[in-house]
Amino acid sequence: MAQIIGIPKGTRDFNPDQMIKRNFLFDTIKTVFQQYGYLPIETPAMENLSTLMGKYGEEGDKLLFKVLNSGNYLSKVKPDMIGEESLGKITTQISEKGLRYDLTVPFARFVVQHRNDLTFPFKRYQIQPVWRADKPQKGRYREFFQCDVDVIGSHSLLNEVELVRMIDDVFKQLNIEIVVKLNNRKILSGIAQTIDQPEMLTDLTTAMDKLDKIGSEKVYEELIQKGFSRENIKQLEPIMNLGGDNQNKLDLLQQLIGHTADGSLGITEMKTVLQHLSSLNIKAKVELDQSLARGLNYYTGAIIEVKSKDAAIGSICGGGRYDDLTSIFGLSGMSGVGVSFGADRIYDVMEELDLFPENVHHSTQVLLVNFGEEEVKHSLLLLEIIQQAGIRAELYPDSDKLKKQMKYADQKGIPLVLLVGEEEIKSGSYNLKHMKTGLQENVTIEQLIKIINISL
RNA sequence: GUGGGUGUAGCUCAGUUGGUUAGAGUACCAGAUUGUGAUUCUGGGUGUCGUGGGUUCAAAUCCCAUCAUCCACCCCA
Repeated sequence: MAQIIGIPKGTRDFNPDQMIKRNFLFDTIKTVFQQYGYLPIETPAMENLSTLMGKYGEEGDKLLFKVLNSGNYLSKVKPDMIGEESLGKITTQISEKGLRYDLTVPFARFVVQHRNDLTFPFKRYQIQPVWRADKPQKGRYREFFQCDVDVIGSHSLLNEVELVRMIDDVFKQLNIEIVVKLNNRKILSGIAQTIDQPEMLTDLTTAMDKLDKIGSEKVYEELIQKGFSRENIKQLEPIMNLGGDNQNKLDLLQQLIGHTADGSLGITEMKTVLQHLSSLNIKAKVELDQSLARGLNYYTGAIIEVKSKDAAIGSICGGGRYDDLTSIFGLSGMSGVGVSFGADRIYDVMEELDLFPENVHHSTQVLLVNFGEEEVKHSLLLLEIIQQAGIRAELYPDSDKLKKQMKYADQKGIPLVLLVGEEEIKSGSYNLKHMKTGLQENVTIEQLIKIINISL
C-alpha cells in the first residue's frame, strides 16, 4: 500500500502494550537511581547549536538534527554562498538550534549555568529522548531514550564503584545477565605512550575497541593502514593478548605499561575500583578490558560498558569519567562520572529473551456492563464505590449488545465483568462473570470488593 | 556517507516458463445467540500487487528509475 501517512525514519509509535512494558523498565531504573540519592532533572529537547557542535567529533556533528530558524531563515544566505564547500557556513546561518544528541553535554551546560544553585557533589538522573540522524538498523533508532545517571564535583573513585553497583542492581531486577567491562582512559594513553605513539591515541583506541568484533589480525591491519609501524604492532601484541583474571591482567599491565606516568595512574585507579567491588555483593561479572575505548573522547578516567550475555545487540549501558567537560562551558576543575542506560536496547533485549513479567499490565480490574439509561444511573453509583475502594473499574459507555461489551472486556484483558441489570438492581446482588473460567456468581458490592482485594 | 536484501489484504506470507476474475492463514465484520467474551459453525475480500516509466497482443511476474523498509559497514545506546 502506498505510504500516505507515516512517521520519520528511525522513529516509532508505542502502543499501550509497549508503553506498559516501557514504563515498567523506566520505573525500575528510576527507583534504583533514587535509592542511591540521585535527583531528577530535565533539559529542553533543543539546545543552542553552539552548545552541541564540536562535542561529539566530526562524525557527531553530522549526526546532529538541526532546527531551521523561525521566520525567513534564508535572509542571511547570499546566493554566492551556495556550494558544497560553504555548507557548514550556511548551516550556522539558517540554524541556531539543534536536537540534543545525548544527555551528558546538556547536563554539563546545565551544571555550569546553575552552578550557584547546586549542591556539590551533585548527583542527578535524567530520563529523556535524544536524537541522532544516523541510518537506522537493528538496535539503532533516530529517536531513543537514555537514562543518564551522573555525579559531578567529586573525584572519588567511590562514585565509579557506586555506578557499577547501580548497574548491577538494575539488571538484577530486570533479570538480564550482563558483563560489566571496565577500562581506564589513562591505561589507554599509557599503552599509546608505551608503543611511542602518544599522538595517535584516538586512532589506536578506536581500532583496539574492535578487538572483540573483528579479532586481533584485523585490528593490526587497520592500525597499519592508519600509519602505525610493524614495530608498534609488535609492542602492542602482548597488551592486546592479556589473559587471565582481573588481577592477572593488572599484574601484566603493570609490567608492560607501568613505567609510564599515565599507565601507572590508570592501573592504580583500576585496582582501587576492582578491590572495592570484589568485597561487595555484585552479581554481574566485572571484567577489566584493556581494549575497551568507546567513541566519546571526553572520557579521562574510568570507562564503563555493559553488554548482555544472551543477546547480541551491542552495548546496553555505558559511560565513564570526564574531568574537563564543563570547562568547555567555562567551569573547570569539575570532575564528573556517569553512565547511560540505553532504554530502547534494554527493551529489545528483554523482548528477545521474553523477560517482561506477566503482571506488568495494569488494566481495568472490573467492567460494568451498560444495560441502558435506567441501569446506568445505578451503575454510576456502584462505579464510584468500587473506584473509591481503590479498584480499577470502568463502565462501558454505550448500551451496546452484551456480546460486544463482553468482547471488549475479553480483548482488553479485563478479568471480571459485572452485569448490572434490572433484576440485579432490584435484589442488590449482581451477576459477576469471571472471564478466565467463564463461571458466574451473584455477589453484593461488598463481596465484589472483597473478591478483588483478595485476588491481588 | 558506502554496500546488500525485501516491497502483494490491517498483519504474516504464497503466486509456476509473462496468460482469463490475484490467493492462503490470521485479523476484521455479520449471523447462528435481543443477558454472555474467548472456543465452534455459517457467510462476507476489505487490494493503486510501493510509485513512475519501459518491453510485450498480454506484466504482481522481465528491464530502468524512484521511494520506503530491513540488514551489514563507518560510527554509536
